[in-house]
Amino acid sequence: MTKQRSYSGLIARLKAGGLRPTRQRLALARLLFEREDRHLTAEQLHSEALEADVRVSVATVYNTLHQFTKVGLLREVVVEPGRSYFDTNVDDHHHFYFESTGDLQDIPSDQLHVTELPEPPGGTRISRVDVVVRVQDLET
Amino acid sequence: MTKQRSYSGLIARLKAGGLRPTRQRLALARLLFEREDRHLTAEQLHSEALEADVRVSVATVYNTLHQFTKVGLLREVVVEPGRSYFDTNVDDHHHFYFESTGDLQDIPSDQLHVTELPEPPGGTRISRVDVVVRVQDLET
DNA sequence: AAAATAGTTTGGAATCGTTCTAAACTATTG
DNA sequence: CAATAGTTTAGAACGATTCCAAACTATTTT
Repeated sequence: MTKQRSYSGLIARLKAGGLRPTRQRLALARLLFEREDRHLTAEQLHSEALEADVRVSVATVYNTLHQFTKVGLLREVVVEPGRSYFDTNVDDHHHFYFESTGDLQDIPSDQLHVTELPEPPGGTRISRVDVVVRVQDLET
Repeated sequence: MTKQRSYSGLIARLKAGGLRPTRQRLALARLLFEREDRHLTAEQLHSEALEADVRVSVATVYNTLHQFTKVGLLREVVVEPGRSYFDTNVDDHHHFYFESTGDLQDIPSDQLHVTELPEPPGGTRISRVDVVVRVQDLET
């Protein structure tokens, strides 16, 4: 299971990204990676940290989320004006976005395909293709 | 062409949406629809309005953009944390997003297809499928 | 293992885009 | 043309995020 390669594994993952394994980063990493994949905002992670008696500042939460994203431990998902979600699943996949609740749900890459991708404009290369399937409640 | 069915056409389009053709709305509508399709932020539209000697408040620009979106004259595109783009092209299509500049470019719907869409989760229906092809500058 | 250093964290202020508010204004209706 | 219902406005307020300079801590050097 994904649970107990944790501590030492996390330290290694941070170091691999050139990030010192500080108390705060480790604690946040555990909250992020020692459970199922999730999509959460900085605000949410900060609350979880506080609840878990991990004392971190908001600034650090933001710093950490961005650093983790930069080294490929997280993926930033933008679907809503105003706030960013960070996805602990960095594999190739897409999302359902629930307009009524603001929640996200993964769509594994084998369940949706983008075909006939056009050539990227001159001088550029594709860095990622994001598909967001927006769903709304079925009005009865 | 798309140019001179303007004035009276715009008034009709506003009325069709239940919006009174006020000085501000008409002026903004002209800036938005009397040229090629474009993607712009509230901030940008506000500047353009001021440059064109159209006196409108930021609040009105926001109100108008949202009202136009609600009645289907515009489409909101979210690709960047922090700000929203409004797209004057409301036909089915997707986007290239230039990470270096923040610009958007349309991908006509016949140039990209999403296949094998999974069923929407129970109790929901798909309201839209957005594909964003993020491109970055080709480092040499 | 103490000192030097380089990277990290912090609270709080600052900023950004956006929304709210209540008063002034304007298009439409009768 | 008055009544009414919808619209605009400046400015305050807001929420998410970033910035700041000082305090702190992990790592490296000696």
